Amino acid sequence: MKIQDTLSNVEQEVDISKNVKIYLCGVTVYDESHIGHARTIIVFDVLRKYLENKGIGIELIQNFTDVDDKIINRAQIENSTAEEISTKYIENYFKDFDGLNVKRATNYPKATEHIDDIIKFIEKLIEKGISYTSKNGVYFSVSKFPNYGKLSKKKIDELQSGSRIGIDEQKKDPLDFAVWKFSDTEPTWDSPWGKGRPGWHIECSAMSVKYLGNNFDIHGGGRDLIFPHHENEIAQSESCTNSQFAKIWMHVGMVTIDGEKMSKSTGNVKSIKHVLENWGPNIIRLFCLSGHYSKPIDYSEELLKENLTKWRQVETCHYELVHANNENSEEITQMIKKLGIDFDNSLDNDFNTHLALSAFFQLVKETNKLAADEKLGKNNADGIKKELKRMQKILGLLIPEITDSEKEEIDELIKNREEHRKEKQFEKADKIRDKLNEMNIELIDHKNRTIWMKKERIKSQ
RNA sequence: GGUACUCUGGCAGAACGGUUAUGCGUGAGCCUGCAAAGCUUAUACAAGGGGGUUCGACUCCCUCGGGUACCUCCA
Repeated sequence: MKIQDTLSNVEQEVDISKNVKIYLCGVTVYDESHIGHARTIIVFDVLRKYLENKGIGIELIQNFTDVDDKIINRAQIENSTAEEISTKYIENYFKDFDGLNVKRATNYPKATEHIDDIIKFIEKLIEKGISYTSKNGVYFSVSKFPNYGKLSKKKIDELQSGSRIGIDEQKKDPLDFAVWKFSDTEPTWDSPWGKGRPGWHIECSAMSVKYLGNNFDIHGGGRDLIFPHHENEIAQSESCTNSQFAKIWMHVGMVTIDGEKMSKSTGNVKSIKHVLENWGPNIIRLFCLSGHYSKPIDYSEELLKENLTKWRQVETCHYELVHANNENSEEITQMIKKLGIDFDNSLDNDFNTHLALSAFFQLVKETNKLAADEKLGKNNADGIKKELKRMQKILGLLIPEITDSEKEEIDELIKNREEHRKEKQFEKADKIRDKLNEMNIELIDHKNRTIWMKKERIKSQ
């Protein structure tokens, strides 16, 4: 599998000979997560599920930034504590992402639970003369890291001239960034240099190295983190460990609204909660995977609606397979195999989920076509089902479950309807159909039998 | 201003030098008691503009232009 690496700007082979170690920058927990977070995390969710499907072990570490000025500000506004705020939004996070059918990461380390590791990390940097203490905190000396700017392709001198940062006179260089900030406002921790809290970038360096080692496979996050966050992480980590940090940097494009980046400051945020309520997890996942991960995607009702149409086809396919009982038609194993390979190849080639979805939908369409032609036999169906399920599992698409008692009730109603139809009492028959519709059960009349499917309830429809 | 990415049909979106995918939408027809689902078929002589390189370019190079992101916290 090859992934386009932001640092080297070429596709790099992912080493799958042993466990693949991935560090994903998670969220700062001071507010609700939005659809932009969802995209990044869904992309990595599918990545790990794909590798797992190949039988490859995954270690996925995703942090929670739970100490930050924004959290503290929020706590002040809400007359609460930083801890309460972060706890609340971590709970919120899991609610959202469980709802999106995202598999839990191996571990979700929190900055506040790794203060010791962070302090040790900073100590090493100071020992090496790369960090220094000043009046307001401990800073990382950018000039001591010769390759600074290699990820974001920025030149140090250009950065300096364009620097608009409020300059702390105590800093040796305006580009230097804080690894430890002195402070008396809670939350604070004691450190060898004074009371305070860690800077933003240091936690990811400390925690990724702790959990995944000096040199791990993939480091991911949104494109907007390239600078300064990931640039600084590289500087800190490589200075500290003297070895290459992540092998591959994989960055996910932004979700835009009307072509503009979604962000708190613009106020055009779509919360996951909101979108989930209206569209459900499957459609959101299809939407998030509909373009190449590295490019931006524009959020719009039309696109979600398009994915709803597609989702209905998947549901139809699912139930056609469940109810298949025609004569088995000619060899379709070749087709299944080919599409399975297409699917995998697409993902192997810089994780092209769009092409993988094409293969998936082709299988769906072929199946629906066979079914409509009364050519879908049980053996056929079993073969397709197996492959389709595999793809669905990787993509994280879930067909809602249905209980046995529901099934019985449906079968009974369909039987009644059939009798009415035979006697040409169509009004009565249609009433039953309406009733089933209300239960979100849709009927598909084949030539000599009727099958049913349970449709996911989509509020926006 | 710098850097990166991007510019393909009504919309979405691929192919990374050599049959103009694919999906949605739309039109027509078929199937059906009616629906739904499904099927068939039709839908750009496209590639931001202009130059090259090449037997041949959406794909490589140059140039001009548009867009977005980052350069401050941000997935």
